[in-house]
Amino acid sequence: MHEKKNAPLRSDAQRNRERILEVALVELTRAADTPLSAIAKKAGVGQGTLYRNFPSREALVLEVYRYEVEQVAATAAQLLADRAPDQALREWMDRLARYSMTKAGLAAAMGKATAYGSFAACGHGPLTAAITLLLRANDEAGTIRPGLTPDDFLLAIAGLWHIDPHSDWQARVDQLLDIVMDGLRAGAPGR
Amino acid sequence: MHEKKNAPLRSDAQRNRERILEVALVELTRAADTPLSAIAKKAGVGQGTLYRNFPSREALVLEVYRYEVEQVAATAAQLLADRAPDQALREWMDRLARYSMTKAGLAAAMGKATAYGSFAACGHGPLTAAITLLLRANDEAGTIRPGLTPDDFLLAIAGLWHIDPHSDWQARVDQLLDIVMDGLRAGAPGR
DNA sequence: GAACCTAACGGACACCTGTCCGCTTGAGCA
DNA sequence: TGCTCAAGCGGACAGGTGTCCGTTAGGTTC
Repeated sequence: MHEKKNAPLRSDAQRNRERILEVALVELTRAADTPLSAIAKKAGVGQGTLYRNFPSREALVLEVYRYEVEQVAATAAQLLADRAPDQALREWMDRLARYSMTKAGLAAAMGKATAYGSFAACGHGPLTAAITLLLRANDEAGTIRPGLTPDDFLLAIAGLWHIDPHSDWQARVDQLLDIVMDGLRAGAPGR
Repeated sequence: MHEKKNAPLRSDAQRNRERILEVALVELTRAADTPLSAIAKKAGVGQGTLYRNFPSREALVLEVYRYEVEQVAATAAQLLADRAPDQALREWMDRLARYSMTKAGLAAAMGKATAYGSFAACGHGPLTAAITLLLRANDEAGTIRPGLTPDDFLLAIAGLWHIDPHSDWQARVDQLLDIVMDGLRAGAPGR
C-alpha cells in the first residue's frame, strides 16, 4: 500500500482548482446557497472535477474561507502574548464568532464540519492547533477546568452555528460566549 | 380573511396522516435516512400528501417522536417537585440528551429545528414550556444567572445535536452538560 | 518527438427533496 | 338519493447533490 506522498498536483488540475476557488468566492459571497453545479459551470469545469477537489459543499466553503480562518487561528498566539490566558481565550472566541457571522455560509459550514466526529480528523489543523494552544495556556495558568479537549471546546461553542447571521447576532453571541466561558472556567484549580 | 379554526380534518385525511406516522416510525427507526418518498409509497399515499402534512423531514421526525418528547417535557414538573431546582435542571438535560441520542434521527432533527430562529416559533410548545418552567424555578431559587431565556438555553446545549449518536456519546454528553450547567450557574445571585 | 500510462476530466446519471396542478371524493344539503 | 364543491389526493416535475465511467491529455521515458 504505497502512500501517495502529498500529491504533487498535475498542472491543469492545479489551475482548475484555483479557478473553482476564485469563482466560488465570488458566487458564494453573492449568495451563500448558489448551486454547486452553477459554480462548476462558471468555472468551466465538469461536476466531477468540482466534487473531486471538494467532496461536499462544506469542504468547498471551508476552503474558500481558509485564508480567513487561518488568520483567526493565527491570532491565538498573538492574543496569548498580549493578555491573560482567559482574556485571550474569550477574545479569540469573539473573533471566531465575528468571522463566522460575517462570511456568508461559513457558520453553516462550520456546523456541518464539526458535526458527528472530531473536527481534527477532517484535516483542518490550524483551528484545532489554535484551540489546543489556548486551552493549554489556560490549563497551565489554572484558569479553566483541567482535561478539556478541543472537541469538548467545539461542542461547547456549537451554539454559534445555530445563530442566524442575518439577525441581531451580536447580543446572542455575547450571551452564549459568556455562558460558555464561565462553564469552562468552573472547576479551575486556580493558579 | 377567515381563519380555518383548528381544521377539523376530513376523515380520509386523518387516516392518511396516521398511516404515514405509523410507517414513518417503523422506517425511520430502521434507518434514519430513509427517503421520504419511500415512506410515502409504503404508506400508500402520494408525495404531495406527505408533504402537505409534514412540510419537511424535520417536521415529520419531530412529529413521529412527539409523544416521547412530550414525555420528557412533562418530567420537568415532576423533577422540580422531587429535588433542588439546579439538580432538576441538570437531570432534565440528561434525559433530553438520552432521548435525543437514542431515537434515530431525533438529534439531527432537533438541531435543524433549533437552527436559525427561535424554537418556540416553530409551535413546539411543550419543550419550550418545560424549559421556561425549569429556568424560572432556578431563577427564583437564585441558582442560575438571571435573565436567561429558553433561546439562550437551547443555544447553550446546541452541542448535543452535534454528537454522533452511534459513538460513545455518554462521556461526551456528560462533559458537555457539566460545562453548560456550570456556565448557567455562574453569576447566580445565590438564594 | 513518439509512445505510453495514468491522473484528471466532464457530463450523463441516479437519487432526493419539495412544489404544482388537474383530478377525485368525502360530506353537507335538499 | 342525488348534487355540489372545495378539501384533499397523488404523481409528474423542477432543481439540487453527489457518483460513475469512458475519454482526454499531462508528464515521463527512450
